[in-house]
Amino acid sequence: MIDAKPTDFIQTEIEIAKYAKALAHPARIAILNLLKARNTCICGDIVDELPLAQSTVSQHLKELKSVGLIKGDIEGTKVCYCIDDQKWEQVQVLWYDFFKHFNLGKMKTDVQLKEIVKQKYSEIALQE
Amino acid sequence: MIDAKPTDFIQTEIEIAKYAKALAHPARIAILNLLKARNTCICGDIVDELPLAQSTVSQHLKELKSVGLIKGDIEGTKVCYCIDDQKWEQVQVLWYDFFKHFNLGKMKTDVQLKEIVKQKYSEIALQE
DNA sequence: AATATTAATCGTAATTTTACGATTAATATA
DNA sequence: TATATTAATCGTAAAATTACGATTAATATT
Repeated sequence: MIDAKPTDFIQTEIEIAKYAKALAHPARIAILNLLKARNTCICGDIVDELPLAQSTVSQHLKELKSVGLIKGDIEGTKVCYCIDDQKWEQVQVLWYDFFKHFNLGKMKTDVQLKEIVKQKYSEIALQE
Repeated sequence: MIDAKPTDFIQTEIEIAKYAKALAHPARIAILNLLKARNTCICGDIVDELPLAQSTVSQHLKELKSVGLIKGDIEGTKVCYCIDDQKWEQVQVLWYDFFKHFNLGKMKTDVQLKEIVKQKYSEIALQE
């Protein structure tokens, strides 16, 4: 037998899909954008900004929290939500690696890449 | 009344969520990785590599195609799938913008960025 | 022409997601 | 202490997702 059909997906694929799923609803994208813009929000603030009921927003927050993208600090009767920067960085790296696969050396030729780096370099050199 | 609750999500949020949803299953991530590795695959090749039945793989391919991430060229009784590079580039930009929001100037200091660019620059310079 | 190959589609079942209102639990405030 | 505020949870309904085997349609092959 030559290369049997696999019985499972590989771990990285599962991981990437997990975070994609967490982001697969406009409400959850909106929540993350809101948390970025305001740095921190109580649940009620978010409810005010989304076209959804409080209980529904709470569910979306729960989903984002369950994959670790956001944190919720209890303060009295309120819960203060914010992005978990460390986790976010981690996810970002995961995505970049996934994207990287694709258009490095394809969408950008070496010459194009060199131009980009040169320009960036001189911008930074100027600041010194 | 001060700032009524919105009745809809904004377009960019909907757009980002749409592509996240397309990527929200390990099978679809695996398909994209496979298409990258092999550049092009017929449906049967993909079926051989995934722990899923043919009809299920077909459904996943349909979903990726419906958002435009992949193309399928009919060749006889076979269908030759590949990534739509233009669309992919477009989606990538969308995601970068979304991520950018977060850790530019936070996760990377200017000094760190400079180092990265410098290193990249010297790599390229060496090749000339 | 008869048969084989390939991949889409159909029918269907099980599960998950999304949404809401109502209720609850916890803490503040009067 | 009684009442208000806040957010999670419960119960539930509707819709979407995921999976499969069987069938179909189209093209190749014999």
